[in-house]
Amino acid sequence: MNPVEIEEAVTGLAEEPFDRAEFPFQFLTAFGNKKTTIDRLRKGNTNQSDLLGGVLQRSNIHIATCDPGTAGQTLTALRDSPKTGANKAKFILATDGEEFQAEDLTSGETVACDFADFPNHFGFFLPLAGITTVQQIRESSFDIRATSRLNRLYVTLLQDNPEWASPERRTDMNHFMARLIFCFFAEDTDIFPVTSGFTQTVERMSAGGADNTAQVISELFRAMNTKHDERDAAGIARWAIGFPYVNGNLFSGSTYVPRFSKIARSYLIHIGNLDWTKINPDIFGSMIQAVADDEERGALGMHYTSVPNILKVLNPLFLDDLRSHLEEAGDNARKLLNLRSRIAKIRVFDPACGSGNFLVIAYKEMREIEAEINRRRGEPDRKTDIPLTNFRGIELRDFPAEIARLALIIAEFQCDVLYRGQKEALAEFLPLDSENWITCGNALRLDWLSICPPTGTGVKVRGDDLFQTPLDQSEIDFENAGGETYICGNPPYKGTKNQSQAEKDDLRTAFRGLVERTGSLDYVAGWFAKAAIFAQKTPCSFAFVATNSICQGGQVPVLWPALLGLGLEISFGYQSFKWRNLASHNAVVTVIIVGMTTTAAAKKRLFIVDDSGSDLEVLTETIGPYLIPNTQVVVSGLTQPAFGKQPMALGNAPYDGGHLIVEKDEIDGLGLDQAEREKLLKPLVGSSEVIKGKHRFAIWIDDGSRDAALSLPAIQSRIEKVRQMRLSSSDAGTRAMAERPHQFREMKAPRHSVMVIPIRSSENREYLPIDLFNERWRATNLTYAIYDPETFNLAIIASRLHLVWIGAVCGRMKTDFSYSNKMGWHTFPLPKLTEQNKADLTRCAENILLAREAHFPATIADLYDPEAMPEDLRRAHEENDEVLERIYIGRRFRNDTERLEKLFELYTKMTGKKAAA
DNA sequence: AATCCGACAAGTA
DNA sequence: TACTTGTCGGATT
Repeated sequence: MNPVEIEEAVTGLAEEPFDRAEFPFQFLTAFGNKKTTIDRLRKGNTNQSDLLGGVLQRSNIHIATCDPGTAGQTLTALRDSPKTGANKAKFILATDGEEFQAEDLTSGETVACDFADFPNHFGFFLPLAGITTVQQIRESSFDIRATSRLNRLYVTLLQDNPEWASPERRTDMNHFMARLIFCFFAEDTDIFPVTSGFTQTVERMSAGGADNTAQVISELFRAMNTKHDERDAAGIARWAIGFPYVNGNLFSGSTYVPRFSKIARSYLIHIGNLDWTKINPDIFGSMIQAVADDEERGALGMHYTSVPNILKVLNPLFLDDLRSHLEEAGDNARKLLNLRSRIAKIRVFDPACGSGNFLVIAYKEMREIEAEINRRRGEPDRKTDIPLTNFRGIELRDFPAEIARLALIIAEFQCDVLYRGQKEALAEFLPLDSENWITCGNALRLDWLSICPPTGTGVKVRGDDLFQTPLDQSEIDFENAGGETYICGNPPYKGTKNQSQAEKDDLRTAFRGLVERTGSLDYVAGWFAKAAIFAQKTPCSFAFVATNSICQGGQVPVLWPALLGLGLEISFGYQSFKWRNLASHNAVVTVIIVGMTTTAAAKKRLFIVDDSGSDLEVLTETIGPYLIPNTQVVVSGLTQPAFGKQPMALGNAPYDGGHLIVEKDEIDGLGLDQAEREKLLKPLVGSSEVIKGKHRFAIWIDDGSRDAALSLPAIQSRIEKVRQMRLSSSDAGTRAMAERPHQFREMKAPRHSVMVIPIRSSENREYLPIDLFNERWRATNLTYAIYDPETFNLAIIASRLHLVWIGAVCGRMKTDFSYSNKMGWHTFPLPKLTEQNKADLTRCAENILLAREAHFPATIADLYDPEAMPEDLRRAHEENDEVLERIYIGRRFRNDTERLEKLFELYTKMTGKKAAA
């Protein structure tokens, strides 16, 4: 269950009459327990409670219902019950149907309220539903409740007004919802005069069962779009006269209001009765945006970006700098004044703004700094100098774009209340500015210069024909002549195969004149291109959250030389960390943050997030595209090995639908005699064979033995299946292979031995898994292979040095290693080896193999488990590293940073490459 | 959660 | 342009 569903269930429970015996089970059901779990608790099998009327779910909660007036003492009894501790209950809860008391035993927090109000605290209990990771959700109970109810209203309205569900009318629907949300907020914050509550007016005027809710709302909207001195002429109804003139585009445009059924009307009133002063515009926005998205609705209330993560972008981008200037200014009035006028000219631009949370948080943080300035200058009531119009965004989807604008308006009001007081906030709030700073459109197609024009020039600059399709300039000028521009955001990530044709075209367009071959780039790279090109016209800094794949492997040589070639520098970066947004089926993406600028400071800031979530900061001269300190080199893949190494090739790809591969227990079923087995079946090694010691066989038919093999029925039928499978492929290359269905795509075989390394392996192991096989073995495309290798190669691949290199230049989604011959092996910097070096390394390699053998039949997975690596094997590796590292620098390296620096230095020198930029 | 495996893009001839 | 090879990341278990 998602938080919104839980909220609905809990609210439903509080509205029902209190049933003393049933309540504990109803409560647990509301938090997503399955019926079988409840049944077992009810029967007493798993109910560990020692209290009368008590229900104790192990590792979760101890609940007791009680006689009226005894909730307090029952809670004490629950706390004192030995069973509570013995069964590791996280919560205790006592209620008599009037009073509701609970305690979080982990944190000691308590809840005590009227029974009817306990749904207000449902966030307190979310750990019961397994939702513990995200602190913010607990702190935003209001936002979830509001989202839940608005969702119900939205869905009901679409049912009542099916024609509004069409794409053309969705805009009207979304605009209507934004207006409603504004009204709810306005009536609770006294933006609407106390005498004219919105909800109350709708309720009163549409009472009596007449179906006129839509007309009432429509008339109220009309009033809010009509200036006071024009209202008589417009014939605004008397009961709507008391509403203020709001407009600011919010109440203009299409004025349609959907039909309201009785149910929809009651939902509306229900929503209006929430306390909307509690809204968090940053969190609420990202939650509510799922309402208008049919695909995302299942993840309602789960999709949002946490504030700490947003600050990872905004702080190093510019907020830290503002704060340090504030500190430096102290109480110096002139310095404070300068800082204030600087802040007033800063513009923040999020070209993938969603519901505006980056903009809202940037705004709130800047207001906080400004408020401190005003406090120190003795002007606490001063009107803000930060114009909302300096916060601009682009958003593709209509509803979030609508919400983003609303969220900024609400944030401005809340900041005014917080820093200046309710009265001052109200005095200047209405009417809203009519300017629209959120553009709804495709950020990779729009000309950013028109949405965020260059500063300080006073001249309108057209997009450069080379890079951009010229568009009309925005009519709204920024109030920031000479000010700074910061671009930020969390644009969408999409790997090549996830992109639609239109998105591929977007990328090509965004990179026009910069990169020709954009086929391998992630969609998010387009935002870097647009920002970098934008920076050619006006000095700026930008920082985006992005999938870590743009800073790893094959995308690096495509993307980064182009960006760095435009005179930009990486001013700060966050190395890979996990970004949980709880949306998209609980996917956890691994992301990086890269900040670039035209005018970099001397020291660059590199952040490393460790498992505990705290960020380690390293100051360094330069940060390169791999987000490694002091390394600007970009490693391009090589088809042929450099540094005199033997080539490494991809294993044989079956493209067989499973029919050319024979499991051990299938061999007998083939009905082959011993000679045929010898001739046609070869042991096959893929990644699980290397790592886990699995045994499989390949049907391996050289052209010479084709006819003989086809005469065997079992083989013949398998080959026919391969042919069918290949023919039905959507890929031309695969279909072509149907011509020779008896073979793998490649038919590479060793003459005397083959060294095999799996493509993918867990990051946990301290050494890369690599093994040696005799001439009978065939490697699959889940591995890379060196055919007929000299043994010392094993010593190199199994070294710490090599692992560190692979981790830096290869890598992929998640944080696991991904081996690559072109990127990782062919490029690996190796000093020229003497015969003595080779002999020493060969001995090391043999010692590693012997140490493994000593533990037969333990697999590589067993042997290299970092917790349980045998001592002799570890020693063999230590010795190997010792010997190899002496060849590089005459001693052991001190740490991985030193290893990488040396490797990149050798790479740079030996390839004759210059550091980029 | 780890491995499997085909599609697709880029490289090569 | 046709053929070859390596990488991506969803599907699968």
